[in-house]
Amino acid sequence: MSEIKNKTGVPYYITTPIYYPSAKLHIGHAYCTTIADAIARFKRLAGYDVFFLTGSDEHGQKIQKSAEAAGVTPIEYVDKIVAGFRELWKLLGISNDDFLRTSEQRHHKVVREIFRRIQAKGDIYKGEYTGLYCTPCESYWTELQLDENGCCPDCHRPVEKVSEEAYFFKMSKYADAVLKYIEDNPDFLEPKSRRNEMINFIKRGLEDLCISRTSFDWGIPVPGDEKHVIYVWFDALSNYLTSIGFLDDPEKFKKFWPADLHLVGKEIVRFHTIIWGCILMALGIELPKKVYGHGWLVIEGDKMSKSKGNVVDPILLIEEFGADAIRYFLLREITLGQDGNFNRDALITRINSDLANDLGNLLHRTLNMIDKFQGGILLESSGESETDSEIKSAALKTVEEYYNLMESMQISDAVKIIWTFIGRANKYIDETMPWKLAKDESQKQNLANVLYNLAESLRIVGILISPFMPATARKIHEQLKISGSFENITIEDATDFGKLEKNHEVGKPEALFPRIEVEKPEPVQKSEKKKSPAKKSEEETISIEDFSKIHLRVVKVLTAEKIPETDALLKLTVDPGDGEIREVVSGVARYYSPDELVGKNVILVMNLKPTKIRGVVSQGMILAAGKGNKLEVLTTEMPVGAKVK
RNA sequence: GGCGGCAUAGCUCAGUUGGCUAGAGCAAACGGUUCAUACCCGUUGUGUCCGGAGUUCAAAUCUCUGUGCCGCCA
Repeated sequence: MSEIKNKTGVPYYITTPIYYPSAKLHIGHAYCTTIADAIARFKRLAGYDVFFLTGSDEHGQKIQKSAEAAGVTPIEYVDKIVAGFRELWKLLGISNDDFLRTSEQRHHKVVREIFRRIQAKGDIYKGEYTGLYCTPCESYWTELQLDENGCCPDCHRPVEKVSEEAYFFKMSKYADAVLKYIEDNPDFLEPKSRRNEMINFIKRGLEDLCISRTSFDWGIPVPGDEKHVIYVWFDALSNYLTSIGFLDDPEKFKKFWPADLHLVGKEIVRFHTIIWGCILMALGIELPKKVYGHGWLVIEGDKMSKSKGNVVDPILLIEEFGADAIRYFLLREITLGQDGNFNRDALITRINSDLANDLGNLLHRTLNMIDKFQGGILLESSGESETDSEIKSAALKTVEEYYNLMESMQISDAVKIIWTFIGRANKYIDETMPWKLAKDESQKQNLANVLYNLAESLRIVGILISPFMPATARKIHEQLKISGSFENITIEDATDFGKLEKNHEVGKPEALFPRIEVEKPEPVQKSEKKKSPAKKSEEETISIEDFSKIHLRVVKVLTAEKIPETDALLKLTVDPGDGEIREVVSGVARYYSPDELVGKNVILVMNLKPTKIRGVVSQGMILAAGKGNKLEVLTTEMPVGAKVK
């Protein structure tokens, strides 16, 4: 087990990808940047001299077209969107040291210089790019990517073979070297699964890379041949060099390069290892120490995409739940390197149980007891019971394990271990029962010890969560009224139990996270008139996204029977066509006899939260139209399994 | 089509090199407690560890095979 060492002054350079400003950022971008931020903040806490870079990749045909369509210049177009990026990072509490835009002059200089150097070395040549081009989509496709009819996989229109003059980078020359590098440096590319993919990819041989275009001009011109624009690879990847002074600040560059970590999405691992690796080799510059390909967020089991309308806007989430809650969810719930589920229910569950109940309430009850039993004064502790020493050693062990997990990028495990300790602290209260101690004058010192240990535990928890939830960590610091500035805290402050000032007044408890009240599922079916929503609901509109949350499907009623001792309820079994026969309770018994429904194809709300009615778990709800004293179940001739939308 | 991965409790997932009655969180049920944001603490799982075959004293873990899902193949 590695010790917690002082890393003062050790440089640490971490980057996110630079995002493309053709649309607003979604929760997936926020996920990546949050991880990077958590790592950057942890490294600072551990004493490293951190440089954390993010930015925007602004050139290209797509932007140029969008700008034209909007009737503005490309730079005007991206200025606006990039302002939105910065706003999001500010709201999320991202602590980047620089924000690099590829449209900046400092970057143009670097890209052109890189091009010149590699060209001078003879690794760039002019040739002809030939590909299968879809004119409406303005995209090249490979044979393999085409649809079953040999057409564009996006718009399914025919593609044509097109050639244009272009510059090429002799990537093939570096294939062996890059392969050897990846094989010799197991830490360079993680997770392992991606590493294997890349090794396989290279083994099949690398083609030279087309690095210029003539079909648009929003980009960096090729030096000496201005009708060509440098294409994305040289333009975007080199941002990692620009920001740390590749050309204009050699000292800074020497300090921070090679980068310690390029954190990227799994879809761009190839560019960041193979292409970027070859470019750097051609330049004679060291490769980054690590490229980590994180997984994607899937929404209710579905990939996020515009066409599915399930894109999650992080700004709305932050406004609703707060940045720290979102950060916590992303870091805790999703294992780095794997795809993770993002859904509202899980988010709310996490907020309520982990943040409000476990952590928030622990701070609240602790401060409340200090206030109630000791007039808000944190008295000095003296002597210790077995339970006391247990919680102390638990705290110190947690710090050590946390440190090791963070250093090995096991972020969600690091978060979990903090919560194990929070659970221990809550249990400690039950074991020691301070409210009983408070009634017994002779237990005064023991009470003081317990409350001190709790406050101290919370101080340490505050330090450990600061990379994940900086605003919350600060609140804890403030509510405990810890002396000294929050900014100057280091991990070493967490390695001593007993640093909290004695005999000082703590603050009044204020809830860190309000509980989010969730509506209980309606126990009875639609037909059983609801009393609640008044006229207001008729005026409310919902978006198509809201509607798409409801999964409706055609199902066949297999059996139906009356539920004893009820007038309205039938128990149905239905077949949704996915092999999972479901039981559903429906309040239609006044209008239908069981036999009338059997064999009918009806419409079921598939993703209604299951609820127990009269001892039967109802997994969904069938749709019916009702007015006055009439009611009709909606039936259809469509086959079982058909989606209703 | 080629290569690779995954399939564990109602849900989301842990399970190191095969080895003690297969775990955690959430949900559910019951009990305790009252300092607290109706919170916290404790107890409770008849889980074909995807199906089948095999290796072994022993397999969720290794081999083969079937099924389903996923990733990479510019």
